[in-house]
Amino acid sequence: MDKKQLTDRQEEVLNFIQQFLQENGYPPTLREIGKRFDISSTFGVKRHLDALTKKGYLNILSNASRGITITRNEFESPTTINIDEVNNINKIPIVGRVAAGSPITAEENIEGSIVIDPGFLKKDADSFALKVKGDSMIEAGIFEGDLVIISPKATSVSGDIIVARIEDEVTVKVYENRNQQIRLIPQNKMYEPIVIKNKNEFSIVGKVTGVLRWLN
Amino acid sequence: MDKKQLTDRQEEVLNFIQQFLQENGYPPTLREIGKRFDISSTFGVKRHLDALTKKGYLNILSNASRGITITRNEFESPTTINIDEVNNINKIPIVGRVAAGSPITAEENIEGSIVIDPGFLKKDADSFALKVKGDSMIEAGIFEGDLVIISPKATSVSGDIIVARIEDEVTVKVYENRNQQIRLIPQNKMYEPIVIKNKNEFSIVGKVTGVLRWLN
DNA sequence: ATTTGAGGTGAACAAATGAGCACTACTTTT
DNA sequence: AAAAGTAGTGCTCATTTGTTCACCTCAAAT
Repeated sequence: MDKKQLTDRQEEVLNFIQQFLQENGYPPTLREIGKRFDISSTFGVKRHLDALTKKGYLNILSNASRGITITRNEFESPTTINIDEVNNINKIPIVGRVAAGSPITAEENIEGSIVIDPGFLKKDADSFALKVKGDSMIEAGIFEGDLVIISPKATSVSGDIIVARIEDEVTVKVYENRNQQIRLIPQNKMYEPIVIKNKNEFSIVGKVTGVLRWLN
Repeated sequence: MDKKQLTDRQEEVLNFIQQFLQENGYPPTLREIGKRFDISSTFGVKRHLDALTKKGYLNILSNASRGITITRNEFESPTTINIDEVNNINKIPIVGRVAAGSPITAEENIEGSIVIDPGFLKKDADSFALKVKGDSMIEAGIFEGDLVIISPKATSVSGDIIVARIEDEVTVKVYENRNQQIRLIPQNKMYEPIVIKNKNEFSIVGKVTGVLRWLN
């Protein structure tokens, strides 16, 4: 059953309903939808809604005005927090940067930016954000998919959460420099600290100054 | 101006509308409100709505069915503007504190603002942020001092992290609505779920759509 | 004693709104 | 070539729903 397959038109309609709801706090009427798409007949609109209902995207109350409900089938997630499968590599794609800063490694696909109110925090302008992959920092409240905000200028001391580069990989860990030995300590009992032997292959990208997470 | 002063009856009606919206995704009609309170005439209901409108709690569209909008004056911060016209950036005001442990009263002190690139964030413009106090959500990665970003319009389903009001206090918990019973579930083994008995004293402030944490 | 305001009834009415039918046009599938 | 699916028009029709009026009750204020 390929119920999920929507036509372009149907998707447009669905998007409009979603947007309308968001902006107004109540669903649109058939005629309001029609007006948006230059559909003069309510019947034409209704058939779009029927199609969307049949495909499981909407729920419509009979004879009730504005009785449209969007069924959120995508997220039916349980309440628990995922201690998911062991994901050894903490690869962090770059998602954006705030200001023109020192360019960091490879993939520079900017997806957006985060700007901090200067009155709220005296950040340096070179900060940028990376998306976290892996679960080695969950005990520090940093989960997969979170954005970490990184200050490349800040000096790091033992105990700070940092972003480090080891060879060609970038990882988030707690920094520890004790007796000339540098260790990167995960915040997850399932992982072991990383001991840096060859300092040539290691560098500190920056200090983590913030964590941002979007739900849903 | 004692505009804010509501009668018991008016407050009941307001709570019902809020709850109805939450549960159904669209506002109630006059008759649906009337049925709930055993008010046989729509005129009686309408005068409640008019009173609530006059006092600034509602917004009603003339001649539109279900055209009720709740104006969130409890958390509304007139001093902040949601859109930074220069940079086309969405600004999210930071309003007060929410208790994640034992609920505390939300103070209305604005502590700053977060600015988010709109392309990065498809949330509604009514979002605001609260600072978390307490540790009842640490297993969900929400710690004391974190800012939670709240969407007041979003409808919540079981499993969502929400901000709820219980009597005069505000708290962050996982929402669960099962078999007509609403429970607020902490994400910390040391706390017990809160069972909602009196629905009149409970309302959902909004859904948590983001978490932001500053280190140092 | 009178006024005022909150809360309510019952009925009537107009506007808003969803439901449905017959028919057209176009594209894709069979 | 025929059938099926999508998209739409114009038009009814029945409900749903908001608006309004005259009138009532009760408690608090003047």
